[in-house]
Amino acid sequence: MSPTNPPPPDPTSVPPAVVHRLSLYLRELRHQMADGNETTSSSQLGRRLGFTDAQVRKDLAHFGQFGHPGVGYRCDELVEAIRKILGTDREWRVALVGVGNLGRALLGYRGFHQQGFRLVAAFDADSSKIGSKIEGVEIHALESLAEVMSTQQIELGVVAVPAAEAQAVTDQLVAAGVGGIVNFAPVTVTVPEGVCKVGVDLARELEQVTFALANRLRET
Amino acid sequence: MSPTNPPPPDPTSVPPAVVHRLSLYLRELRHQMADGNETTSSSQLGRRLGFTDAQVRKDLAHFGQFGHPGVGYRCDELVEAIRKILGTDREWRVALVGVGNLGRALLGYRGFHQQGFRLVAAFDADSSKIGSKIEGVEIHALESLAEVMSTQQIELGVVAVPAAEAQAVTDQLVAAGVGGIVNFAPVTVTVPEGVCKVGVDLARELEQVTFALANRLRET
DNA sequence: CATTGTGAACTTATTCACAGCC
DNA sequence: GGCTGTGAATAAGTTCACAATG
Repeated sequence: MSPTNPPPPDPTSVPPAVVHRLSLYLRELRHQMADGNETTSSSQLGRRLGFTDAQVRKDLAHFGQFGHPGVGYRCDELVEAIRKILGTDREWRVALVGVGNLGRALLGYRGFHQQGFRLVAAFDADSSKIGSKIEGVEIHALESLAEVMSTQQIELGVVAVPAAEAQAVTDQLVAAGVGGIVNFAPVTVTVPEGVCKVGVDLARELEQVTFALANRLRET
Repeated sequence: MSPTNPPPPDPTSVPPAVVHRLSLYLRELRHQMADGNETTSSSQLGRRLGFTDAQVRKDLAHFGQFGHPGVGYRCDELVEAIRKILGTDREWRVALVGVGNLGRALLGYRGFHQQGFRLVAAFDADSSKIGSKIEGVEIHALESLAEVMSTQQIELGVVAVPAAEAQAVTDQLVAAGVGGIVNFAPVTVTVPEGVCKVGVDLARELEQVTFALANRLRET
């Protein structure tokens, strides 16, 4: 309620789905701010994103009290609160492994930078690429991964190599002390306890759509 | 049980999470086949993917009976069954809108083709790109979207344009009769009932990781 | 008086546990 | 003996509904 919000009532054991929605709220709040709105409400957010108002409020309730009864939420306040919750109230230094088609696209993706993610190093097995720069980011040899990760103080890794190499690359990143990994290879990699992992498989996303179509459903 | 499985006991109202896991099972089954396995089991699949064996069986039970008690699942049989369920037992003709960094990466992504998705046309607003081919796919003007979609019999659309244009492009795709859309723009677009939509936001995926890290959790 | 925050009711999803089968 | 399929039990997540509030 006050400018600096009360501490989270429940630090851990937040359902993953809540975290997903949280970053959706964040994105939507920014759009609403860009549209000139100073405040919003749980029902407005919910309507826009396809949730109920109660769900929006319950999700936020996991982390504290951010609203003003009778008024709603101040967009800038809630943006800051969610950024803090998601850990994006600071910069994160990120390494990319695999400078193929997808890797190059990720190097050029401005959305990362806007959310505070800094791609500060890239790695590839192809020696012809090593030493060159793409989008201002230097491509290093895979062999120097541990060293560069350490000197560059990199905390997150993005894996964009073929499926066959994904586990080995993941192991290297973990050994180099990375805290979390986003894996774009179409394979399930395993990481030790304590390392966070998210997988993105582009073909799988399309399959969600074809399932709905093949079974004549509507989805959101 | 028989080579041609019994019809699904429950056609509709399958939880979205089940469909997500289904395509994970499919991917894992293919890896196991590539490793030379003829059969697998719910516990093996579950262990590999981080689910319980009961969950694997329950998920499949939504659609019929595919296993052999005492034996497990024949990989090739189950792959075919899941492909049929997901609707990927045939080719799907797909259009890409937005040939920027990400769009070009998607055009070059071989995983789509492997799963039966054919990117047969691309569209962009930049007139300097129009008429050229990337990865063998011709780039058309946005204005000819409806016409090309129709003559090329395209059923799915992939949106890879900036956030500001995503809704307009989505509306055009819907108007052109597309059945489903995968949206890579960092904005929530709305589609009418009956059109299926999936959103992928690369920065959001990283936020799932930073949340876990900022709160010192381990995730899978 | 519109809107939040929240306990209680409800709904959905997951796990357990075991009968039946190979 | 090992494994599936499934009803029953448990857990998790969502919605309801309303007192509290600026």
